[in-house]
Amino acid sequence: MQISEASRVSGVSARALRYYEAEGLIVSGRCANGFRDYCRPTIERVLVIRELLASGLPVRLIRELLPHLTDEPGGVCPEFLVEVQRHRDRLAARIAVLSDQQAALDAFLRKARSAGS
DNA sequence: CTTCTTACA
DNA sequence: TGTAAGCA
Repeated sequence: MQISEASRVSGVSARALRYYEAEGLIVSGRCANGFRDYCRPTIERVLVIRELLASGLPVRLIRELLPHLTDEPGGVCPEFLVEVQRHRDRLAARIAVLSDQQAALDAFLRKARSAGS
């Protein structure tokens, strides 16, 4: 199928499809006229990429993760799970900082409001 | 008309 | 990521 159909079926813009390919996340075939040709497995791969992207994983990590996600029979090798885990931990650390800042702002607002009124 | 690439915002 | 230009 060509890019327009692949876009409809996957719900991903043609722009994004070309972008994923440029980033090495997917590979598409080429017709005689130079148009990209997408197959079912590629569409499914795109959906997986969307999930990974939505979870906040960087493209670089997804690129290294994908081949191990499709080829490995019994799951993903722990090597990559460790990287994903680290990314999750950094995320948790950022959330902790933001939570503290939120609490600090709440305290500031309470104080400022009570003092003003 | 559809896609392709490249480039700009 | 969207959009536009200039080709094929």
